[in-house]
Amino acid sequence: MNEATQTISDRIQDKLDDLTRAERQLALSILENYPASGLGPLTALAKDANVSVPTVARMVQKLGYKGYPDFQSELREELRAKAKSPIAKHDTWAGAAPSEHLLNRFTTAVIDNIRLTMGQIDPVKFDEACGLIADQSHHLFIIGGRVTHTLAEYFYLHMQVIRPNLTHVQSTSNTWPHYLLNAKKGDVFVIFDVRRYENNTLKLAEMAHARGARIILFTDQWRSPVHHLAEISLSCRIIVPSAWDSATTTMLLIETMISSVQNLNWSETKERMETLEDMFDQTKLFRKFT
Amino acid sequence: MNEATQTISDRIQDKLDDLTRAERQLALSILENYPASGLGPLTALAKDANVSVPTVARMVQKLGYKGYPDFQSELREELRAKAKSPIAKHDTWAGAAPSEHLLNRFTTAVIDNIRLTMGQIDPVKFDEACGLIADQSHHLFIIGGRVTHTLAEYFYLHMQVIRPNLTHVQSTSNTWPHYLLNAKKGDVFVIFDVRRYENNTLKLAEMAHARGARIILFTDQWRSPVHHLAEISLSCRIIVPSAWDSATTTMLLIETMISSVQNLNWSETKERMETLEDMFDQTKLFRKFT
DNA sequence: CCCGTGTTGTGATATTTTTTTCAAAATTTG
DNA sequence: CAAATTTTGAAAAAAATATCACAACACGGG
Repeated sequence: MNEATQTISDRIQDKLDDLTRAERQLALSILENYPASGLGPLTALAKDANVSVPTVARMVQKLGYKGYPDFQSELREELRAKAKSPIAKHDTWAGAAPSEHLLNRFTTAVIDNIRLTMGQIDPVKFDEACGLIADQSHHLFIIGGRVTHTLAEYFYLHMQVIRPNLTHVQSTSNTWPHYLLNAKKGDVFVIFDVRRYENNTLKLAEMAHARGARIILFTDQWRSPVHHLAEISLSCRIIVPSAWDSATTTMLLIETMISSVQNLNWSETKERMETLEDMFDQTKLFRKFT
Repeated sequence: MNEATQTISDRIQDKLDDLTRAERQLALSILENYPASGLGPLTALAKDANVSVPTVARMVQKLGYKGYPDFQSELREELRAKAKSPIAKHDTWAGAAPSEHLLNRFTTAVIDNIRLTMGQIDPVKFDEACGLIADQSHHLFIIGGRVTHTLAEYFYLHMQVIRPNLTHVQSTSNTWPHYLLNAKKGDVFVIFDVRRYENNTLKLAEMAHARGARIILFTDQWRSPVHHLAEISLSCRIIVPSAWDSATTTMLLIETMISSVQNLNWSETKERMETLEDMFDQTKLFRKFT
């Protein structure tokens, strides 16, 4: 059994369970920008991880090193070895896997999707969309499709905390008329529609549009037909090495939007979030995060 | 022109002519295995290069650093920057927006999350997990939490197409006993649990574990307590400039897993997908993608 | 609710590391 | 070739860094 094959990073992760809270916090901080932070002075590392100086000393001993200097010297040794090996310039995301591994191929594709999607987003339109969604004087409807309803729900889940006056329109088209009956001119519809585009969704969009609603559309690079009716269209690239399309980029955009809308409504959101936390505490559904 | 583009290595080479014999000897020794040797103690470096201790101190000052510690700190900074792959160094993803725009800040954070998450994924464990999930001889249970149930559902949605014999366990704990009654030894549970960790989920995991089920866990960098029971844990970094955590990285991992499992079961999946397409065509729920 | 166990941080102490001083060695120059 | 100049290294002084001992604290079990 050769221990040289195991990097210090691996070693830290293996021992993660044997570490205490503060030590784990430190360990994660080291991994955060590995190996640079571990090569600095102990004091700096401690401050960086928000733990006390002796915690660092104790952890490295738990990891099996004689002391912090010993730990550092091993780190340097590892760096030396890595610099010498010819595969040093290997530029993969999952470093432990070869570049042909699906983990790397998929990640590369997604990063590409993100780059291209962001490259063609109009920030003004984006901010405009956030403004519309943040505006509580109009009702907010959120609609997804067969696959995208999960994204719609994720969006809805967060919007619920940020603002009142919103509805998640479920896919079953029977219930639509009820929803639409309540839709007033100026109300905002957030619609998710990626290929293969759904007739249902288009129908609903048409009806909403006819009633004078404003539509914000999340779609793919080929754009759902709904985009003709939409005031703002956000198209995401969704190509990955798979039989299905990727929702990751769309997810990124959704989360950015959630964060942005939350900022616009911050004073109120804060209260709502605190109330929510209290309620969760009371029901003991969650443990406190330590 | 920014001097930050110049590495310390470059800087040493530029100044090589202004250095004295002993200093040059030292400089070349540093470049010999760069940057590891420069990150050790001054004394070791001096001995390594066969020069005296003060020579080192003098040289780094000639190079323009305040002292040896300053020199080291710059070296570490360089290492830090290098650790981020070239593509991750982008700071304006949405080219049309300034770098302080949320679109850019958020995307940068997510890319960082992806990089750090992938950096610590064990591809062997990942493949193992895919294998377990692809194995149709055991029942597959999928469980999410308050927020993560949307991810669980996304996963379930795709797994439905790939394989039979699976269940999406809804959050309401009333129904659990029924599900668990059917769980046999060797059945596979895919559990999503990110902070703030839910007691419900832990309870279910314990019951499942007690019945001899195998658990695959999607969690965050701090790892849900479920991970003690899990055969395979996949932890994603979820930090973004927002009041909430990001699910984007987890989404990426889920999609990669879907793709991988699908490849393992390809011959069968193909049939199932075609059947599904036919059914959708018949119900005219979707328009054909053109 | 208290106790005991285990964890964490503060401050003092010891060690190592860096800087400075100064004289010897090497190099240059007239 | 010798004097001036520069370079170099040994050793001491100064500064920083790491380790240690102990008290405060938090947590889980009785």
